Amino acid sequence: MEKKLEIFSHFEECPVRKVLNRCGDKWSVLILLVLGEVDNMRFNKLHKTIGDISQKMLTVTLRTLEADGLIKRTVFPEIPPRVEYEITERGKSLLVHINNLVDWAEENMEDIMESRAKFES
Amino acid sequence: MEKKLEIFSHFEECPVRKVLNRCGDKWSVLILLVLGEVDNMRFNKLHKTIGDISQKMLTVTLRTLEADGLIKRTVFPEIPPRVEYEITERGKSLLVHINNLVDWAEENMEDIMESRAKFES
DNA sequence: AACATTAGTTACTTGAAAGTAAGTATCTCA
DNA sequence: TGAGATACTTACTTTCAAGTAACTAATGTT
Repeated sequence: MEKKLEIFSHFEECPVRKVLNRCGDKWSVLILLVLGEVDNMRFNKLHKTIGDISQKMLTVTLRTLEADGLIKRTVFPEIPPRVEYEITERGKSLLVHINNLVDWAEENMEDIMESRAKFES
Repeated sequence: MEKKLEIFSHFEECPVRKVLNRCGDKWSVLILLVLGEVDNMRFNKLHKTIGDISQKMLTVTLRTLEADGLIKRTVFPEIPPRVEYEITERGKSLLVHINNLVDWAEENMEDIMESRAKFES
Protein backbone atom coordinates (compact mmCIF):
# COMPACT_ATOMS: atom_id res chain seq x y z
CA MET A 1 0.00 0.00 0.00
CA GLU A 2 1.53 3.26 -1.12
CA LYS A 3 0.54 6.55 0.35
CA LYS A 4 -1.56 8.41 -2.17
CA LEU A 5 -0.49 11.97 -2.66
CA GLU A 6 -3.32 14.40 -1.96
CA ILE A 7 -1.73 16.84 -4.28
CA PHE A 8 -2.67 14.76 -7.23
CA SER A 9 -6.36 15.41 -6.81
CA HIS A 10 -5.71 19.13 -7.10
CA PHE A 11 -4.14 18.69 -10.48
CA GLU A 12 -6.08 15.83 -11.97
CA GLU A 13 -8.09 18.18 -14.16
CA CYS A 14 -5.97 21.17 -13.26
CA PRO A 15 -8.57 23.73 -12.17
CA VAL A 16 -5.95 25.50 -10.13
CA ARG A 17 -3.60 25.52 -13.04
CA LYS A 18 -6.31 27.04 -15.21
CA VAL A 19 -6.33 29.99 -12.87
CA LEU A 20 -2.63 30.30 -12.11
CA ASN A 21 -1.39 29.86 -15.66
CA ARG A 22 -2.83 33.24 -16.45
CA CYS A 23 -0.58 34.78 -13.84
CA GLY A 24 2.47 32.96 -15.13
CA ASP A 25 2.60 34.90 -18.35
CA LYS A 26 5.05 37.66 -19.05
CA TRP A 27 2.96 40.70 -18.20
CA SER A 28 -0.04 39.95 -15.96
CA VAL A 29 1.74 40.21 -12.63
CA LEU A 30 3.48 43.43 -13.61
CA ILE A 31 0.21 45.04 -14.70
CA LEU A 32 -1.48 43.99 -11.47
CA LEU A 33 1.39 45.44 -9.47
CA VAL A 34 1.12 48.74 -11.32
CA LEU A 35 -2.66 48.95 -11.00
CA GLY A 36 -2.33 48.02 -7.34
CA GLU A 37 -0.42 51.23 -6.73
CA VAL A 38 -2.90 53.68 -8.22
CA ASP A 39 -6.62 54.37 -8.24
CA ASN A 40 -6.82 53.87 -11.97
CA MET A 41 -4.74 54.28 -15.07
CA ARG A 42 -5.35 54.88 -18.75
CA PHE A 43 -4.04 52.71 -21.55
CA ASN A 44 -1.27 54.96 -22.75
CA LYS A 45 -0.10 55.73 -19.24
CA LEU A 46 0.16 52.00 -18.55
CA HIS A 47 2.07 51.62 -21.79
CA LYS A 48 4.56 54.30 -20.82
CA THR A 49 4.82 53.11 -17.23
CA ILE A 50 5.71 49.57 -18.17
CA GLY A 51 7.85 50.76 -21.02
CA ASP A 52 8.83 47.64 -22.87
CA ILE A 53 5.45 46.07 -23.49
CA SER A 54 3.95 46.26 -26.97
CA GLN A 55 0.51 47.76 -27.50
CA LYS A 56 -0.74 44.40 -28.60
CA MET A 57 0.45 42.53 -25.53
CA LEU A 58 -0.88 45.26 -23.28
CA THR A 59 -4.30 44.93 -24.88
CA VAL A 60 -4.23 41.14 -24.77
CA THR A 61 -3.11 40.98 -21.16
CA LEU A 62 -5.58 43.61 -19.99
CA ARG A 63 -8.37 41.63 -21.68
CA THR A 64 -7.53 38.37 -19.91
CA LEU A 65 -7.18 40.15 -16.58
CA GLU A 66 -10.56 41.75 -17.20
CA ALA A 67 -12.07 38.40 -18.20
CA ASP A 68 -10.94 36.94 -14.88
CA GLY A 69 -12.42 39.88 -13.00
CA LEU A 70 -9.04 40.96 -11.67
CA ILE A 71 -9.26 44.40 -13.23
CA LYS A 72 -12.11 46.61 -14.38
CA ARG A 73 -12.21 48.47 -17.67
CA THR A 74 -14.24 51.64 -17.98
CA VAL A 75 -14.80 53.31 -21.34
CA PHE A 76 -15.70 56.99 -21.48
CA PRO A 77 -17.44 57.81 -24.75
CA GLU A 78 -15.28 60.75 -25.68
CA ILE A 79 -13.11 61.65 -28.56
CA PRO A 80 -10.27 60.94 -28.46
CA PRO A 81 -11.23 57.83 -26.48
CA ARG A 82 -10.62 57.50 -22.77
CA VAL A 83 -10.39 54.11 -21.10
CA GLU A 84 -9.54 53.66 -17.47
CA TYR A 85 -8.31 50.50 -15.85
CA GLU A 86 -8.48 49.76 -12.15
CA ILE A 87 -7.80 46.76 -9.99
CA THR A 88 -10.82 44.99 -8.48
CA GLU A 89 -11.25 43.58 -4.99
CA ARG A 90 -10.56 40.13 -6.40
CA GLY A 91 -7.42 41.48 -8.02
CA LYS A 92 -6.35 43.05 -4.74
CA SER A 93 -6.83 39.77 -2.88
CA LEU A 94 -4.55 38.07 -5.40
CA LEU A 95 -2.07 40.92 -5.27
CA VAL A 96 -1.47 40.26 -1.58
CA HIS A 97 -0.05 36.85 -2.42
CA ILE A 98 1.85 38.15 -5.42
CA ASN A 99 3.47 40.79 -3.24
CA ASN A 100 4.45 38.09 -0.77
CA LEU A 101 6.12 36.23 -3.62
CA VAL A 102 7.88 39.36 -4.80
CA ASP A 103 9.12 40.00 -1.28
CA TRP A 104 10.34 36.42 -1.04
CA ALA A 105 12.12 36.80 -4.36
CA GLU A 106 13.81 39.99 -3.24
CA GLU A 107 14.88 38.46 0.06
CA ASN A 108 16.27 35.33 -1.57
CA MET A 109 17.55 36.74 -4.82
CA GLU A 110 21.19 37.07 -3.82
CA ASP A 111 21.39 33.59 -2.37
CA ILE A 112 19.69 32.16 -5.41
CA MET A 113 22.04 33.93 -7.81
CA GLU A 114 24.94 32.60 -5.78
CA SER A 115 23.52 29.09 -5.98
CA ARG A 116 23.12 29.41 -9.71
CA ALA A 117 26.70 30.61 -10.14
CA LYS A 118 28.03 27.70 -8.07
CA PHE A 119 25.90 25.26 -9.99
CA GLU A 120 27.31 26.39 -13.31
CA SER A 121 30.85 25.53 -12.25
CA MET B 1 5.42 66.62 -11.82
CA GLU B 2 4.19 63.06 -12.09
CA LYS B 3 4.41 60.61 -9.27
CA LYS B 4 7.11 58.11 -10.02
CA LEU B 5 6.00 54.55 -9.48
CA GLU B 6 8.23 52.72 -7.03
CA ILE B 7 7.39 49.50 -8.72
CA PHE B 8 9.46 50.44 -11.66
CA SER B 9 12.71 50.20 -9.76
CA HIS B 10 11.91 46.59 -8.93
CA PHE B 11 11.69 45.70 -12.57
CA GLU B 12 14.26 47.94 -14.18
CA GLU B 13 16.70 45.09 -14.59
CA CYS B 14 14.18 42.53 -13.45
CA PRO B 15 16.03 40.72 -10.68
CA VAL B 16 12.75 39.61 -9.21
CA ARG B 17 11.59 38.39 -12.55
CA LYS B 18 14.79 36.41 -12.93
CA VAL B 19 13.77 34.50 -9.83
CA LEU B 20 10.04 34.24 -10.37
CA ASN B 21 10.17 33.32 -14.04
CA ARG B 22 11.55 29.97 -13.02
CA CYS B 23 8.42 29.31 -11.00
CA GLY B 24 6.17 30.33 -13.84
CA ASP B 25 7.08 27.39 -15.99
CA LYS B 26 4.85 24.41 -16.47
CA TRP B 27 6.32 22.00 -13.96
CA SER B 28 8.39 23.69 -11.21
CA VAL B 29 5.51 24.46 -8.88
CA LEU B 30 4.05 21.00 -9.22
CA ILE B 31 7.38 19.35 -8.45
CA LEU B 32 7.87 21.57 -5.41
CA LEU B 33 4.38 20.70 -4.21
CA VAL B 34 5.11 16.99 -4.56
CA LEU B 35 8.49 17.18 -2.86
CA GLY B 36 6.93 19.28 -0.13
CA GLU B 37 4.73 16.35 0.85
CA VAL B 38 7.44 13.72 1.27
CA ASP B 39 10.87 13.33 2.82
CA ASN B 40 12.42 12.53 -0.52
CA MET B 41 11.56 10.92 -3.81
CA ARG B 42 13.44 9.12 -6.57
CA PHE B 43 13.36 10.13 -10.21
CA ASN B 44 11.06 7.41 -11.47
CA LYS B 45 8.67 7.81 -8.55
CA LEU B 46 8.39 11.51 -9.37
CA HIS B 47 7.81 10.62 -12.96
CA LYS B 48 4.97 8.27 -12.06
CA THR B 49 3.51 10.58 -9.46
CA ILE B 50 3.24 13.52 -11.82
CA GLY B 51 2.17 11.26 -14.64
CA ASP B 52 2.13 13.48 -17.68
CA ILE B 53 5.60 14.97 -17.55
CA SER B 54 8.23 13.70 -19.97
CA GLN B 55 11.55 12.36 -18.72
CA LYS B 56 13.28 15.26 -20.40
CA MET B 57 11.16 17.96 -18.78
CA LEU B 58 11.45 16.24 -15.41
CA THR B 59 15.23 16.26 -15.71
CA VAL B 60 15.34 19.85 -16.95
CA THR B 61 13.01 21.16 -14.28
CA LEU B 62 14.75 19.27 -11.48
CA ARG B 63 18.07 20.73 -12.63
CA THR B 64 16.86 24.33 -12.53
CA LEU B 65 15.23 23.80 -9.14
CA GLU B 66 18.51 22.34 -7.93
CA ALA B 67 20.48 25.22 -9.41
CA ASP B 68 18.33 27.66 -7.45
CA GLY B 69 18.86 25.65 -4.27
CA LEU B 70 15.17 24.87 -3.94
CA ILE B 71 15.71 21.13 -4.03
CA LYS B 72 18.66 18.87 -3.24
CA ARG B 73 19.83 16.01 -5.43
CA THR B 74 21.62 13.07 -3.89
CA VAL B 75 23.24 10.39 -6.01
CA PHE B 76 23.92 6.97 -4.52
CA PRO B 77 26.70 5.22 -6.43
CA GLU B 78 24.82 2.00 -7.02
CA ILE B 79 23.81 0.04 -10.06
CA PRO B 80 21.16 0.52 -11.21
CA PRO B 81 21.50 4.17 -10.19
CA ARG B 82 19.63 5.69 -7.29
CA VAL B 83 19.02 9.42 -7.09
CA GLU B 84 16.94 11.01 -4.39
CA TYR B 85 15.40 14.46 -4.53
CA GLU B 86 14.27 16.44 -1.52
CA ILE B 87 13.04 19.94 -0.92
CA THR B 88 15.43 22.34 0.84
CA GLU B 89 14.65 24.90 3.53
CA ARG B 90 14.72 27.58 0.86
CA GLY B 91 12.31 25.54 -1.19
CA LYS B 92 10.03 25.15 1.81
CA SER B 93 10.02 28.89 2.43
CA LEU B 94 8.91 29.43 -1.15
CA LEU B 95 6.37 26.65 -0.93
CA VAL B 96 4.52 28.52 1.81
CA HIS B 97 3.73 31.31 -0.63
CA ILE B 98 2.96 28.92 -3.45
CA ASN B 99 0.48 27.13 -1.23
CA ASN B 100 -1.16 30.45 -0.41
CA LEU B 101 -1.53 31.07 -4.12
CA VAL B 102 -2.96 27.61 -4.68
CA ASP B 103 -5.42 28.17 -1.87
CA TRP B 104 -6.42 31.52 -3.35
CA ALA B 105 -6.90 29.88 -6.74
CA GLU B 106 -9.11 27.19 -5.25
CA GLU B 107 -11.17 29.72 -3.34
CA ASN B 108 -11.66 31.97 -6.35
CA MET B 109 -11.79 29.41 -9.13
CA GLU B 110 -15.55 29.22 -9.43
CA ASP B 111 -16.02 32.97 -9.48
CA ILE B 112 -13.25 33.35 -12.02
CA MET B 113 -14.70 30.71 -14.30
CA GLU B 114 -18.05 32.47 -14.05
CA SER B 115 -16.40 35.78 -14.94
CA ARG B 116 -14.70 34.20 -17.93
CA ALA B 117 -17.96 32.71 -19.16
CA LYS B 118 -19.74 36.05 -18.86
CA PHE B 119 -16.90 37.81 -20.62
CA GLU B 120 -17.10 35.49 -23.61
CA SER B 121 -20.69 36.45 -24.24
C1' DA C 1 22.63 -13.98 -24.88
C1' DA C 2 19.22 -11.09 -24.22
C1' DC C 3 16.29 -8.56 -21.22
C1' DA C 4 15.16 -5.49 -17.21
C1' DT C 5 16.34 -1.66 -14.37
C1' DT C 6 17.47 3.42 -13.35
C1' DA C 7 18.34 7.91 -14.46
C1' DG C 8 19.19 10.04 -17.50
C1' DT C 9 20.96 12.30 -22.74
C1' DT C 10 20.40 13.64 -27.58
C1' DA C 11 18.40 15.29 -31.72
C1' DC C 12 14.52 16.77 -33.77
C1' DT C 13 9.75 18.82 -33.99
C1' DT C 14 5.73 21.47 -32.48
C1' DG C 15 2.84 25.07 -30.77
C1' DA C 16 1.72 28.89 -28.29
C1' DA C 17 3.31 33.22 -26.55
C1' DA C 18 5.21 37.22 -27.73
C1' DG C 19 7.10 40.71 -30.99
C1' DT C 20 6.74 43.90 -35.16
C1' DA C 21 4.77 47.05 -37.89
C1' DA C 22 1.19 48.99 -40.13
C1' DG C 23 -3.68 50.33 -40.27
C1' DT C 24 -8.30 52.23 -38.04
C1' DA C 25 -11.90 55.79 -36.31
C1' DT C 26 -13.03 60.23 -34.79
C1' DC C 27 -12.44 64.62 -33.42
C1' DT C 28 -9.48 68.94 -32.23
C1' DC C 29 -6.19 72.17 -33.07
C1' DA C 30 -2.88 74.85 -35.76
C1' DT D 1 -5.22 70.66 -44.97
C1' DG D 2 -3.06 67.85 -42.40
C1' DA D 3 -0.95 66.55 -38.12
C1' DG D 4 -1.84 64.80 -33.45
C1' DA D 5 -4.15 62.34 -29.92
C1' DT D 6 -6.24 57.75 -28.03
C1' DA D 7 -7.05 53.06 -27.77
C1' DC D 8 -6.99 49.96 -30.07
C1' DT D 9 -6.98 45.81 -34.39
C1' DT D 10 -4.90 42.97 -37.89
C1' DA D 11 -1.61 40.21 -40.26
C1' DC D 12 2.62 38.39 -40.23
C1' DT D 13 7.01 36.66 -38.05
C1' DT D 14 10.02 35.08 -34.47
C1' DT D 15 11.29 32.73 -30.37
C1' DC D 16 11.52 29.48 -26.98
C1' DA D 17 9.39 26.27 -23.86
C1' DA D 18 7.81 21.91 -24.17
C1' DG D 19 6.98 17.39 -26.44
C1' DT D 20 8.56 12.99 -28.85
C1' DA D 21 11.16 9.20 -29.42
C1' DA D 22 15.19 6.88 -29.65
C1' DC D 23 19.59 6.00 -27.42
C1' DT D 24 23.04 5.24 -23.34
C1' DA D 25 25.78 2.93 -19.32
C1' DA D 26 26.43 -0.57 -16.05
C1' DT D 27 25.00 -4.37 -13.78
C1' DG D 28 21.88 -8.24 -12.23
C1' DT D 29 18.57 -11.76 -13.71
C1' DT D 30 16.63 -15.75 -16.60
